[in-house]
Amino acid sequence: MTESEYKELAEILFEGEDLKTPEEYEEMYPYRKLGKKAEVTRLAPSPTGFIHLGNLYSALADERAAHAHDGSFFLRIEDTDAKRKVDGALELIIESLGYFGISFDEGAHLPDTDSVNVYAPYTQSERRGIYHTFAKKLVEEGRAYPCFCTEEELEAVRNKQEAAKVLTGYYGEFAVWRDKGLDEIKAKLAAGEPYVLRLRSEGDPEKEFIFKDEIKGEVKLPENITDIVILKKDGIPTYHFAHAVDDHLMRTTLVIRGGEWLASVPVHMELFESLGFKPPKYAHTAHLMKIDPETGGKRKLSKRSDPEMSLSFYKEEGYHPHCIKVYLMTLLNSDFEEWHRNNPDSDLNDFPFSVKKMNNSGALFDMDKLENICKNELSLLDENVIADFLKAWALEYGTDAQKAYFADEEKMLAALRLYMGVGQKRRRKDLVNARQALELMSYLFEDAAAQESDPFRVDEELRKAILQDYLDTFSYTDDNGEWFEKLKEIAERQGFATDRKLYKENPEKFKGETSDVAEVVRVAVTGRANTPDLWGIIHVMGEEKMRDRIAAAM
RNA sequence: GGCCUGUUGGUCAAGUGGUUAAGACGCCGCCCUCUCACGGCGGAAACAGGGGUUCGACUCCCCUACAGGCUACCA
Repeated sequence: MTESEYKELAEILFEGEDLKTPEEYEEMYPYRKLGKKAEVTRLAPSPTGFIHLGNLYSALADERAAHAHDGSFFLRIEDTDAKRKVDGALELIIESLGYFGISFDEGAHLPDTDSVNVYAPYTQSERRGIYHTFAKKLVEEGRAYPCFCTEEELEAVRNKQEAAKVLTGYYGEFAVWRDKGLDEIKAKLAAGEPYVLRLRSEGDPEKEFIFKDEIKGEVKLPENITDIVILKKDGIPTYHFAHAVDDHLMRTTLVIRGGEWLASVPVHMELFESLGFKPPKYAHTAHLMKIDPETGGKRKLSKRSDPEMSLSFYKEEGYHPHCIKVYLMTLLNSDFEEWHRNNPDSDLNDFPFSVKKMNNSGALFDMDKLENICKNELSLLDENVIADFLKAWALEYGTDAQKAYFADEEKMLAALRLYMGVGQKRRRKDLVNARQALELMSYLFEDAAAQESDPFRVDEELRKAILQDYLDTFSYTDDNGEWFEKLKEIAERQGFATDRKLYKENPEKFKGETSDVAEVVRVAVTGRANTPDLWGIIHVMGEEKMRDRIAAAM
């Protein structure tokens, strides 16, 4: 085809569409005025109605990369695949990420008319005209052409290629519509046959190029040679084409995306080149992995079988979003942990985040580590912050007893102080999440009967004797020291050693030591062998409840 | 099958030709101690395997194994 024929074809293909010119769009969407180190990043999810930990991980990387140097972070909805679209997905994305403190500077969460949304629209299905403008340009320049192959025909070619053990795809001699004449195309068009628009690749199968990934470093890749589809038969762009057009026009500087896209970098490079765009920097991240409990192997975290993959899991279990963020940051940049330890009072966002420091192989999601982080972070948070958090959780997800108890601010704070060790030299680190925290304290608001009890390690007779002695001598007004002295007296009366060294020297002379007596009382009062300071617990639950529970244990 | 990517203790990970191969979680032991938690001290535990290159390889090259990805008119 000649140059004028390309132009004619472009006119026919996009006849009747009121399209702007590429230049007009370039003018409409000027570059942001940003500092030298500032990056523009984006989160570009498909509205599938499901958002998971991997999305959060990725979103946090994007958000940090943008805000580390006053860049911009926007939300674009990639809804070019109608089959995946689910109602309410956008709201879910915004709400879920918002819960973890991720918010966008621009994007699909705001109306197009909002003054910050200068690159609107941010939803791909509303950008059809833009894609067509640039597709038309490619046709005019001979860099794109219509292909009338049916899916069956393509399937047959693929089978043939597989049988012949050659590279599959629409390229070279297999690209049958690549060099058809204008007349033949016109005939098909006149017959109303559906077609896709394909890129006319100029790649050389022999050539490789060095691509510099921000995370992986230099990667050697072959040039793209396949005539990929850029516009599907319904006129909607494929991911590849939309990516090139959108990230250029939205002036994205850094594309952070999953490693599964690395293999399509050659396609993207050719697309940017053919459109005359400067490609953005790319950072391909590894996926979050987990140990498969069945095989023991490392595998990708899957939304189907791993509840901890779902963001709602963390909300329902009552993990504080701050803890999740700290954990994700330690996965993102391994020196974050040390920084955080050395700068406990600094805002998390002051950490010098960099995509270059991201790990290039898949991190294993480690529940143990997460829990450890939760315990540490919660021990650092202000008690009122935690109290508000626990209360909100209890009121939404708690049992009736929990709701009733935590509705009382005084009681809740008292319980919390106990478990956090507020006011002591060091804070305790018992609390992991709200569900576990309330379970830990359950004896404060449940009846003895409603709770499973740890076993007593002394026989029934001795147990009753100890508890009776305890009840007889107990005085609510005793302070912690007096209370413990009485416990030692009971120990002595009941044949226990009150001196640990003495006991260790002659264990056979005693029934045990003071701690064993304390354990009997502890299990009777709380149902647990391990709790924080018993005296403190008694003074939170009150004498009446204490006596009730002991009576139940006798 | 082809093409990419990755592989340091159980886990997360520093490390970029010369290190006693950090640190964190977990685990074990001891101390503290009314139990637990906290805290302190100590311990076991690693460069996937094989060839090169080099005076010298965890670091560079090749092969193998394993894991993951891509190979759609899905993203």
